Amino acid sequence: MIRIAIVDDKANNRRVIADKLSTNHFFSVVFQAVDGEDFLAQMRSLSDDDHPHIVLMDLEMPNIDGVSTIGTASSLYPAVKFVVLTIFDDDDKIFRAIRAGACGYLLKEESGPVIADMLMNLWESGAGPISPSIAYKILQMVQQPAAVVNEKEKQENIFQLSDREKEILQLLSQGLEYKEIGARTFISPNTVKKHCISIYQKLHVNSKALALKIAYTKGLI
Amino acid sequence: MIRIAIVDDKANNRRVIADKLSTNHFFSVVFQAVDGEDFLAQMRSLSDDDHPHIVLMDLEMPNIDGVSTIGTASSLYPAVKFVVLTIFDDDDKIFRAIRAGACGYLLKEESGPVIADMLMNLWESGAGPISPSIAYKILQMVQQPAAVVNEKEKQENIFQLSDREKEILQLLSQGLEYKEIGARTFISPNTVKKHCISIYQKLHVNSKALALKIAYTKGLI
DNA sequence: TTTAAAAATATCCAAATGGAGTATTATTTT
DNA sequence: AAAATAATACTCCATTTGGATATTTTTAAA
Repeated sequence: MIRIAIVDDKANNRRVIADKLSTNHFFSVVFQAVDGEDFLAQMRSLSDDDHPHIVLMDLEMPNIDGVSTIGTASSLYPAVKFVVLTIFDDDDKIFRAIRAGACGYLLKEESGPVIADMLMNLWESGAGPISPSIAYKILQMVQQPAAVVNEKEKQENIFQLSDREKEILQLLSQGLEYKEIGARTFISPNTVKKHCISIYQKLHVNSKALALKIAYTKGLI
Repeated sequence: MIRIAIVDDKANNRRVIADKLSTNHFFSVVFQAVDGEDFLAQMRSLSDDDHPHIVLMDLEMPNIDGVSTIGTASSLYPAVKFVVLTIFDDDDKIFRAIRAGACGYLLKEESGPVIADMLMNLWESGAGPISPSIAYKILQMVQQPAAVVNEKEKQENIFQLSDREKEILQLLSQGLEYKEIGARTFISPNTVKKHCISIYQKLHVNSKALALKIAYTKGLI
């Protein structure tokens, strides 16, 4: 039985997706979430054994958007497969979602059987499900280094960290304490601490260890 | 009528491909070539009007291989679409072919109708045909390769950490606190702390952040 | 130019961390 | 059998951290 979680702010969308999957009795929708914050909270409350195998995630959501959620969750829960399921197919969203850790990118226009089939394939062979038109766009990203390089710079901002916050995160990773970072950046330790807490909020974590985990696994430092 | 050219050194392969396309009467195989050199020669001998719209190209060929041929031909004949049609799906070949100018990458195992359908789609909408498993590999190329780098050093226990210490370090990287680690490993938080300090001593550091830095960069976790 | 956002500063508090000991019990190794 | 190593557990203590506010100053945008 393949455990699925659905994350979408529209109740109707969630129902439609669940219905599409219900035709195949190998799928079990273990939980649904209305946004990234809700999703991360539910994941935290579940033990590893109860985590979904595959998460279908919309991108446009309140509180925490899909890209940011995937960025955090794919670091925190590396065993879970994150598949974008959205109506958007613009290059920037695709690129950011993939860099954030999505293993697949499906368009909602795909038929139920096609989606079910692709998810089965993801489960069986590990091949990420990708809508054909998305696959071509990804190919173009690889083909046009210039365009990719431009996107690459944006990638650093999956989490929308400010320059100062990136600097602090970098110094944090060096094992420096607040006061040491303050001395190096010529700001008060109190300010350093404030920056750290802002960073944690943007990464959706609550400790230095988890922030560093995400920083390392997402290449932020 | 969509003009197709087939480039493959095996006569039997060429015939099989031509047969697969023959079911659809919109396709017309205008010429075949046994290798890159042959293909380029035939292209030179033809006027633009007689050039194929789509070229199906094998990669492993004598004289001039497929990647190199695509590189040259896609520059000389920018209007022509080059689609790799091969049995190989290793990352390097895919990457090189795309960078050379291939707009699609199909595996020979695809069925005739699927190939025909994808080529029709290329003709109609310009979307490059990509086999699903290839699409996933391309996606991975775009994704962060962070984890892949330090694989070999992973086995070596250069810091002489005990099994328990490695376990604790692993849990530390998950952002768990002493008491949480203690709960999971069924030992006292005090003992966890003792292990942590031992780990720090073996890694020659004095903080969680630095221990994690070493753990991540040396592939300990 | 007014507004809004980011950056910098600070204080209070509870909890977590790291350091340095001490000590008991298994398990290996010699 | 003796010695070394690993794992376990505890205490005391100073420091650090995360969280919640709050104020001021730059900086950037509407």
